Amino acid sequence: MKNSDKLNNYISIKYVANRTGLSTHLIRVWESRYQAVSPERTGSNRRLYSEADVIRLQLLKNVVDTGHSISQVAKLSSDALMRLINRHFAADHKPQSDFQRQSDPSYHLDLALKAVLQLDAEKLEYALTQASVNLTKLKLINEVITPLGKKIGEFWRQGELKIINEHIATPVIRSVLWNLLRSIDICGDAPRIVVATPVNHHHDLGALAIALIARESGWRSSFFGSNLPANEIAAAVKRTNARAVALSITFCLNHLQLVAELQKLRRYLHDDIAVFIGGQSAATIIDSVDGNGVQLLKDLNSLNSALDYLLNSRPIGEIGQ
Amino acid sequence: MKNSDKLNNYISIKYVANRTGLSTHLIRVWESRYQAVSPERTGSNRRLYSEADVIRLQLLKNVVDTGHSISQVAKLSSDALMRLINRHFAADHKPQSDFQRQSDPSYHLDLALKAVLQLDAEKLEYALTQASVNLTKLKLINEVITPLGKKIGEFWRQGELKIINEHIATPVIRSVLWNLLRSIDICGDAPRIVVATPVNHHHDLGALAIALIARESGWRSSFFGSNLPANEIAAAVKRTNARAVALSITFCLNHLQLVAELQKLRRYLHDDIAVFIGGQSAATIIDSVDGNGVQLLKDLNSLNSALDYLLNSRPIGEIGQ
DNA sequence: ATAATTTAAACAAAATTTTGACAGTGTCAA
DNA sequence: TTGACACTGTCAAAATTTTGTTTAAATTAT
Repeated sequence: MKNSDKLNNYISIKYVANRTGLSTHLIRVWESRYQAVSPERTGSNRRLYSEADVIRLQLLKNVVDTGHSISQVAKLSSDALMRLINRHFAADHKPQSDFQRQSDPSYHLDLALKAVLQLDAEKLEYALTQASVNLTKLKLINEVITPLGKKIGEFWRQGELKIINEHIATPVIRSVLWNLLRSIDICGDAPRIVVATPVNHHHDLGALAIALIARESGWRSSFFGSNLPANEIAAAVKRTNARAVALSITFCLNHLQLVAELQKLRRYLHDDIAVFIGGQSAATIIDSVDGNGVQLLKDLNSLNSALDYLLNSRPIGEIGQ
Repeated sequence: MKNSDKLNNYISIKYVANRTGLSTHLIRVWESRYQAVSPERTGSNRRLYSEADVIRLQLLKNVVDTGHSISQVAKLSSDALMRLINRHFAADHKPQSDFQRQSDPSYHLDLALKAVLQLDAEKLEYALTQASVNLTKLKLINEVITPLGKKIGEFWRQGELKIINEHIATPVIRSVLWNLLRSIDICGDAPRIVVATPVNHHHDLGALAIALIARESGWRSSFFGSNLPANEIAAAVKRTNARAVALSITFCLNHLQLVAELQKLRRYLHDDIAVFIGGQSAATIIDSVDGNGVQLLKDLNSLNSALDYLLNSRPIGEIGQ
């Protein structure tokens, strides 16, 4: 190990400056004046740093930024530097504020529908934003956004609307939902849920709604958009250390493929990771995957309780891992 | 697959240069000076590169781009190079208020890439929002968002990234662009442009960028999302009384269908309505529709001037004044 | 014949080194 | 309060090395 350590010194001063945010001048001065680091040299006298040097300089910069003088801390061990930083940074909490006012969802729906008929994205955004301020998120989704989609579909079938009406609405709804999602603060140790739509399913609004509600009930939801193959979903779960997966299925052209995909996903995942499916067409395929440990979300309310149940049914010891 | 006979070890230096973005000269110099790669030779002494060589050179380019010096890293194993890249992007920057860096697009790109590698949507949003505050919209798109997409593609081809990395990025980028779009005020009599992607083209980020730039140069852009048939586009133009259409074409599976679609669109529309196409693959089909009154947008800058020209070339009476 | 590739050398730009100086701090004693 | 002095980050100059590009001439491919 000692020999290979020596081989690890191949980092130029430029890169160190890049990584640490210190100037090359300052790095040299810290070395010559305070022996902050002791890089090797090439045959032509260029400095060669190790990754450990980079980390040490980052630590030193952070310590100096908190007010210590370089001459006092330059020779401290890396452990001591870390203790100094930890002592300095006290966790501060953000106050949460939640205004909820009652109003009539159908009023907002009416405004939104009018805007869609007029192809007026700005007006639609205004209507939905107003709705999101005055309604709970569940009511916004269940009594404004979902009915809006249904109405658009109805009118389209009746020949009164064109596809463009739906197309003007989709990005606006997506934006409103996304901004709501962003606005919810979650604590650092919240359990994570991966949200997406399966491969060949391109409508992501339902998934976005699920992500929103999940985050509102205290989960850290990672939204991966639409059209994600089972192996990628599994990879996402592993990479993010998620405890659950929720997939939105708005309509399904190929039942067999979808069922196979869900079974594949189930196989890839560890048993104690929950898999939920929701959306309009989820009920039509649940029977084929029921036994495989895939749970149906009848509606968004049930997502809430399902997630709560998932948390509380765990033995306490398992939560850390 | 014409080149399938060249699959094993038969890639010319020119092709390698194309793939890696390095010049042929530099590739040779990296070989002769630092033994970065050791390609086979033909009987007549031409270099023959393998796919592994290409990937290695791409890795080296990426490592050098992060600030390492070629002489020090050229002889590292591919695994070590990958570790270097991972280490670079996994390294956590402490929040630093460095005003010089904030006007540098590559700084923001770096932060954004790190976030994508870590699957951290919040961090990515933070990075892009910071970038959008500190850069012009053109710079944001041309020097942060577009390169970000390219880098993700590169890393994906090298096996360093999965599809989920792209999927975590897309909604965030979409949200940032959309919020920028919303934030631009336009006067009431601004001319209108319809922006979308043609049928079977599902990537809407390019279109969103076009809508953003168009609105910034004083047009009221109506964004209709992706996958819109020609007749619907024409309907949108008529309903919104638009003066121009811009379509984004990021990559094209079926050239014939797309060309037919564009010709159809041109037929549906009145002659004095301009039709623009932009995006990576727009150039590959422009020759087929050039004569039909479809204009190529070489880049987003040219959108600006094309729109200006469109306004000023009109008879004075027709302009909002 | 024209275009590409190869080698080798030369060139120009960028990076790194050392040395030394400078300006803005803060500290301390007179 | 003042002046001396150490501490700290920055800058400049000049020598050297590294690095990417260019040039030139010969060879090979198309």
